[in-house]
Amino acid sequence: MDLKDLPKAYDAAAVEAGIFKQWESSGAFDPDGLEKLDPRYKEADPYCIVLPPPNRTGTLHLGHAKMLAVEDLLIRFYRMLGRKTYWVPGTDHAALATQVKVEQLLIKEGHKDPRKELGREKFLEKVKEFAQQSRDTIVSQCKAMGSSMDWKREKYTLDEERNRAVNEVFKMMFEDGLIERGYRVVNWDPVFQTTLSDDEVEHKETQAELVTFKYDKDFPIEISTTRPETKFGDTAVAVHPDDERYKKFIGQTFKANFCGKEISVKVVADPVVDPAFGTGALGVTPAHSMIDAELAERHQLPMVQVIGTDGKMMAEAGAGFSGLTIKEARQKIVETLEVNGCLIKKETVPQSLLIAQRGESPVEQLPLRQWFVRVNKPFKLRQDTLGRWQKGDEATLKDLMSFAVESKQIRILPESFEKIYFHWVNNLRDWCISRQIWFGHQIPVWYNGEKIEVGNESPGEGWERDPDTLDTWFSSGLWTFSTLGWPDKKAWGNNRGYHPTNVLETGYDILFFWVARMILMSTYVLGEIPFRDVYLHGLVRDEKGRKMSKSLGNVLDPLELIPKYGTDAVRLSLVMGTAPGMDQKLSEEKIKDFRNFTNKLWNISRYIMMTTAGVTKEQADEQWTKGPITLSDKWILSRLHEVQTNVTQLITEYQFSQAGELLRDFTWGDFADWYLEISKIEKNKDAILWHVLSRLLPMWHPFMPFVTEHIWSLIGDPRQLVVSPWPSSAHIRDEESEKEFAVIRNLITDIRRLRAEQGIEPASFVKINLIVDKDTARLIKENDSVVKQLARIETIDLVDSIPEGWPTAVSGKIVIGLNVASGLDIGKEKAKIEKEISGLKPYVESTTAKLSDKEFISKAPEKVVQGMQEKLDEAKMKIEALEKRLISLK
RNA sequence: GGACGUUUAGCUCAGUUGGUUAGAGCGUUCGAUUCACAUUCGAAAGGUCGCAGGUUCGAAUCCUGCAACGUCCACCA
Repeated sequence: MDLKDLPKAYDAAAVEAGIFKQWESSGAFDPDGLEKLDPRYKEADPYCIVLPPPNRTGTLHLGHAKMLAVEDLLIRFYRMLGRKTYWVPGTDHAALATQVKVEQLLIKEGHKDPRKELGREKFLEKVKEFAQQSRDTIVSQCKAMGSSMDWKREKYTLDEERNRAVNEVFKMMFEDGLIERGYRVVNWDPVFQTTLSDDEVEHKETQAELVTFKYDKDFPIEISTTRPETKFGDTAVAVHPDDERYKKFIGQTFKANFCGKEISVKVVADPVVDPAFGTGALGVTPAHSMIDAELAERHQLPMVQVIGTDGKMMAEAGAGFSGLTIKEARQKIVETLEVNGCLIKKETVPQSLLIAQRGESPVEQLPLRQWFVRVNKPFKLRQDTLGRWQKGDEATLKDLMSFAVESKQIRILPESFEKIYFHWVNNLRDWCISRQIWFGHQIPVWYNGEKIEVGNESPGEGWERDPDTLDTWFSSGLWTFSTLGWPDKKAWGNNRGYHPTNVLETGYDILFFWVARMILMSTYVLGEIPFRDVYLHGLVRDEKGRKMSKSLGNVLDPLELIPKYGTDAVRLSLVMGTAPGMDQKLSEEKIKDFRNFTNKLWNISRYIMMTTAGVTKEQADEQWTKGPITLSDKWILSRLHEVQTNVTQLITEYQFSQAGELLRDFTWGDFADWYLEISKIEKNKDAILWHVLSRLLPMWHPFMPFVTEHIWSLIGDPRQLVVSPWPSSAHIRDEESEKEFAVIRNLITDIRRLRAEQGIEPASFVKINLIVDKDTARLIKENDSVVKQLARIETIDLVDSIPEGWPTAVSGKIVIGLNVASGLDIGKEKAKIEKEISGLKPYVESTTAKLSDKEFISKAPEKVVQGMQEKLDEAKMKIEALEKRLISLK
């Protein structure tokens, strides 16, 4: 292509698809394919990230886009650094969420009760069909984002191999007594007809009617409740042990007739009861409240269920109420109490109602026979674990989860989330893993009368499989190692080096659901952590800070933004201007700004290609060895060195936004606005222009892969940028040149400002007088043409004091400078000038280089010196300690 | 009720262990324009870093208290 034909603006839409195809077919995304592209990957250390598998419930949103942008940045960075990178792609069947979604769709299509009408098999087919479509969309979206993962290695939480892992782990846990069947109070969703784990229910603020009453006229204690309909199931009244009002009743059992039903109520004392709330006495309903169930366990109270799974009153509620809905029963009870004279008062109180996470329907708590993972039960470890326990030692799952993070084997970033994690782990209750839905891993348990067998295959005639499926997080918990082949010995053996994975990058909103469960599963099954770092990114919100949701209509769709602004711009807008773990507001405006930047980079490159046409990169590198000539050369190379060092460090520390800002400031501020402009004045800069550009492009690649790869191909490097080495610095920092260049740069800026202030014609060249010291004078002379061209100056007179008769000698346009570093008395000189030249304000030179630390100390009072000395000593000790640790690690 | 987070320019946000004159982008104002890029260039204005105390030679940064907003957890019988 003729370089003159390069389009003026970068056209992302025209090149992205082709570039992606080329990457993919070259094998750059395949950890084994890398070796063919470059032998340096043969003996390379692995670097592995498993993709948090997107739910097959629809399409990807900007939160996913952010996840992909950050993970791809890491993967591309480490790939260029020479690590054998493996980004494991896959999707999640998201059991309940997907089934609910499909059910809603089917209802829209006219089905009244899709599950009943279609039956298990046909219904599941519908779900699978939907999940497949969703998967296809997700894959194409990931590709559009430029994500460098190898879809030939795609995994699915519900495929054959993952099913093997699930069954294997279930069996292990069953044998270790960690998975048990139990009749316990669980969260029940009457609409979706399934149990829910504690993490799948939410609280919603509502108003409720608090009713104060007595069970019957003769009952000695008044109680309050917002759930009168559950009171048929009361088996106790709990009071605080020190409550004088009720002390005399403690231990007694009363018979009562509650709205026609005989109940037996024991008065128990328990410190959880708040004597100040209501009447200070609490009606205990063990079957319909987890708190009451725990209370009942302590006091060995019987459990009476009165609400069924259909959300209606059961026979236990008595003849007049059986079959009524909760609402109907509640009203009727209050009426009955009133008629019987047992109602004391009614008041409205705020209440948080338990609702399902994926719906608006209230969740009931009722006792059911379900499968649970016991998190507090000690078991014998199957292998040495986390370097703390040996095979055969006893521990609980909770112990493992705590220790993995406590011991810093897993680092959670930002650190503040560690506290939240510990709090969650400490308060964790047994995990109900069985769901009464069809879409998911069916529980590998077979029943034959009282006999139970665990396995995927039927043990024989007369055995029936548990119809329930597993909580989706059970299979996602295995994700880090089930995707690497476990439990298949050969596949797992081949991938062993990738586990523990290096980083788990995800939104903080699934810290508990997923991250914690992966830690549980990995430490239990393998005795090792699933990942070293957990990097939590914030949520993407709209420009007003609201969550993006379809009902609000504020959803920005990545697939609409990409054709409009280019993938690189979308990615930058998700990575820049954000801090780890902090929510981010995103507007289209911001994406547009980054589109402008991709275009800037394009035009910088285009300019270099056009003006230095004919120079190959090799020639440039050869020329380069002759070394820099001018101050601006020394300066840009020193700056490049700084940027290279800092960007590399910042990315390894997950400070992507800062790394990007540094790069942008250098690219736009230093390189384009100054060095490129100077190159038009001082010639013979081709070599250095190429040199800087050929290092800028690789550094930008992880942030904006498409435009950089495109330019890279145009500048004639036969190797793809995606597998090119991360640039290492060939220079050292040259502080002296940086300081000197700053003097020139500030001088030019100051002159520009003064010109504007004095209303000087922008195009005109002027004569100026400068009062400067010797060093500055030398610098100005050495960079004469640069200063003159960029500041539009015809002649500069350098003087060390104000000449006699001046400025009348020079008519018209005058600029005056005072240099602090010259040692002149600023105040005196300023006054002098103001007196002599009326109407012109002298400016105080700002070109004086900032004091170095040494100079600062020498000028500072003694105490400051002391303080800084102490700090220096501290730093030295830290360095020593680090060195010691390094040696011991070696 | 418990915990955590946020509060910095008109807006969106950076600010790593306390350190020289607190930064960026957008927006605003003024100016430029065939010469890589109007998706551009130059310049300016704009901040008592939420409030009140404290520690320190020195605080946006550390400590205490308060306020507003937000998030999570628990619970309201």
